[in-house]
Parts: sequence; structure tokens; C-alpha cells
Amino acid sequence: MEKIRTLRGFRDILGEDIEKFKRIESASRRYLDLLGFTEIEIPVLESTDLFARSIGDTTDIVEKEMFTFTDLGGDSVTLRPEATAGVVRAYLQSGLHAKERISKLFTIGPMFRHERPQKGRFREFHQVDVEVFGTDDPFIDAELLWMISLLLGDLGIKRYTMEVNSVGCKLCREEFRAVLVSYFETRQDRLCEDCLRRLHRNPLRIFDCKNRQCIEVSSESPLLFDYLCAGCSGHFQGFLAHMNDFGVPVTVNKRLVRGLDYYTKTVFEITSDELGAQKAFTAGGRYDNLVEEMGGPKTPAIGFAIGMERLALLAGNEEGPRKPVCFFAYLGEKAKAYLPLMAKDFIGQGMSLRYSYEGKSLKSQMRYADGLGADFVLILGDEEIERKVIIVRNMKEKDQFELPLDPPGLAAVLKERFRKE
RNA sequence: GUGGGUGUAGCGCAAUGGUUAGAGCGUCAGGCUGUGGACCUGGAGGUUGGGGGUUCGAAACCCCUCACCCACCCCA
Repeated sequence: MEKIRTLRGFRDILGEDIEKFKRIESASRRYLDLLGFTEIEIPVLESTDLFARSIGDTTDIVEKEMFTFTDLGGDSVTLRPEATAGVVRAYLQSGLHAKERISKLFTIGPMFRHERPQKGRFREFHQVDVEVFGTDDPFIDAELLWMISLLLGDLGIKRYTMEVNSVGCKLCREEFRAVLVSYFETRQDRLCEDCLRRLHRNPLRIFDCKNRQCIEVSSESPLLFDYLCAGCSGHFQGFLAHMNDFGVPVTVNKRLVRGLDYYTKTVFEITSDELGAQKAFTAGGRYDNLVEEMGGPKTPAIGFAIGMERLALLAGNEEGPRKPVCFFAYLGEKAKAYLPLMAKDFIGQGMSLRYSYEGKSLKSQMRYADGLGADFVLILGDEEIERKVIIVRNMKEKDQFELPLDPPGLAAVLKERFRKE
């Protein structure tokens, strides 16, 4: 019979991987909590309309990368390809916009995109997603990047680049769009097929193209950055000044654009050259119009997402402080009868106790204990039961001693010994 | 969706077209009765991803297919 495997692009997370994920998660939670963010859990499955409307129905994500299907009730539903849309929906649905002036929210969980997998890219991947609603002050833009820099420092990640740019507001973008289209129209013969398609639908995306000719053409094109209105330009300068105040270096990349339609003003991407082709492991930006477009009141907002798989590729393995592990090795049925007593005693004291289920030879149990990395092995056989003692072997020191056989109290004695060490 | 690479034991790998596909790590059991790591001995574990073809003979060569990896596309 054929073995059943995970679907393409899906994977199990275990062993060292799950340890890294836990470290990323707890470090993220630590800084988010310090800066006043609260957690929100949102559904993995939402109505397809939610994503089509928020992300933009001409984006690649919506056009060809969503896990969309019709449910048994005949509705079109989609596994979330990103979190912002759902968080905005929840923000409005729960009435948070009316309850608090500023909302700082985060959510951690899986996202789904039907793409071809490669290094750092999976069909199911995990993000730490952070959103702030209710202010367009550039200080919050800077605060977010500062927080990310703290998190990365905490995880021991040093080699990365924070690229920032401003994509302006609706006004400057409209004006620039006309300039850009006419620039590329006179050079259509040098653009690739994809870019010709982008030309009228979403000309900004031509900057994203990696085709050599397109890069040449776009490298000489006018830049949105130079067409920012006074408001957007001032906002960006304020943001840069705050970054400077925080002492977090950023690189202005005037060609940086984003693949989702809702972004305005500040956008950023954090990259590492250790990641292969998918080098951005965190990205985000401001979206001052999205809440309103989703049917809410005019509410400026900004957010970002950390790709946990990609961040895990950068974070080294690190062993945290380990709690002592005891192992109970028993010989014979009489000794095995002590197993429940021992287990209750140790677990009741908050001490880890391991043991084999089959018993087997003492050698076998010792090997097992060693493989588990036990610090102490408690050995009990008929001889010890008769003498009312138990052998305690220190695996690191390779020596052993005896303690009175007294299960409801043994764990406390050993716990005290660990404390002294 | 398009390229390229790789599929052999649980894992990472070896095997000019030629006996019964191997060693290492891991696993299990022993090494004078009840003491771990090192060492020694032994055991278990394979449809060589699957299907077809060429051949006296295929893990190897050809075709198809599947899976994984990397890249394009796109993105966290």
C-alpha cells in the first residue's frame, strides 16, 4: 500500500524545528507584550471575498495562489493567504474601532498559498503578524522596526538589511501612475510579456521584475519617491528621523514596492542574503485606506508579518537551561509495583521522571536512561526492597549512593540536592 | 505553470551492465547472573520511488510517471 505523505508544500514541524519556532514565538511575545500589543486569534478559513477585496483582485496572490474551494453550503471560502485582511475584519466586526482609540494587535499562525515550494517557501507557512490601528504618526512606523530589531537581536540574528521606502498616498500615486505609464509606453518593445500586462493594470509592479531588460528600463524610469506629495514626503522624513533616534539603521530603497495593493506611505522589507532567492523574512507597511475600504471608519493603520520558517533558517540552534531528569530503573515485578508511587511523587513535586515500560535488563534500562540524558537513575530491585533503600546513581559523576526507600518524599530529597548543585 | 537536480535500510551514503545490493550512524540483544557513554560480537531492518522497455543479465541504459530539492514566477 502506498504510504500517505503530507501534501506538497506542507510539512510536519518537530524536533529542532519546533524548538526554534517556540523560541521565535516566545521572543516575539515578549517584546509585543512590552510594547502593549494584545493577541488575537482569527479563523484560518474566511470568505473568499474578504481576501479579494483587501489584497486586490489583480494581485498574483488572489489570481492564482489561494486555496479556494466551495464548501458544502455552496459558499466560496479560502484558506487565509495572509493575516491582515482577517485582522481588519475582526477589528471592525468586534467593534474595537469604537472601543479604543489605538489598537495594537498581533496574531501567530499558519497561512496558505498555492505556490511551488522552494527554499524558505511552503504552501503552509507561519507568520507572526502585527497590526496597529488608529494613528498615522510616523513614530509608530519607527517603533515597529525598532521592535523587530530588538527581536532579531534577541534571536542572535545580526546579518540583515532593513529596506524602507514610501509608496505615497492615493493622490501622489495617481499622479505618478500617469507619468510612469507614459514612460514605459514609449519603451514597450523592451519589456517582457509579464510587464506589458502589468503596464496598465499595476505599473508599479514592473519594478519587481527580475528580467534583465526590464530592470534596465526601470532603472532609468522616474521614481514614485520623487513624486511624493508634501504630506507623504514629510511623513517619510519624519519616519527616517525617528529611526535615527532609535539608532536602528535602515536603507532607503526607492524601488521597493509591495505585492499587495493596500499599502500606502511607509513600506519595508527585511532581507538576509543567507536565505537564497526568497530573501525577505519580514515585510510590511502602512495601509491608511484599507479599513475604510473594508467598510469601517477612516482609520490609518500599519502592520507587518514575520515569516517564521524563514526566520528559523537564520536563527541558530540554542539549548536553553535544562531541568534535571530522573530515571527509575526497576528489576522485577515487586519493584515495578513502586512505579505508580514514584511517578506520583516526582510529578507531584514538578520533577521529571522517566522510566521504561517493559523493564528488561538493567543494562538495557541504563542504556535507555543514558539515551534520554538522565541526570540521576534510581535503581530498585529485590535486594533494595528488602533493605528498604534505593540506589541513586549520578550519571555525570559516575557514582552512586543509597537513600531510604520512601516514595512519598524521595523526589523532595532529590529536588533539594539539585538546588544545591 | 516552466526549467534543472536528486530518488538505494529509520538517517546520511556506497556499489565498471555481471554471484545472495553493502558499510557507517541509529536500533535491539549479548560481552560470566543487577549498572549507561567507549570498545567488541551478533540480530532485525530493502518491492533500489512506481510502471514499462532494451539485455543472457538492470540499482545502473531508454521512455513514462510520482515525490523531494533548487531556481523562474511571486512572496513571509
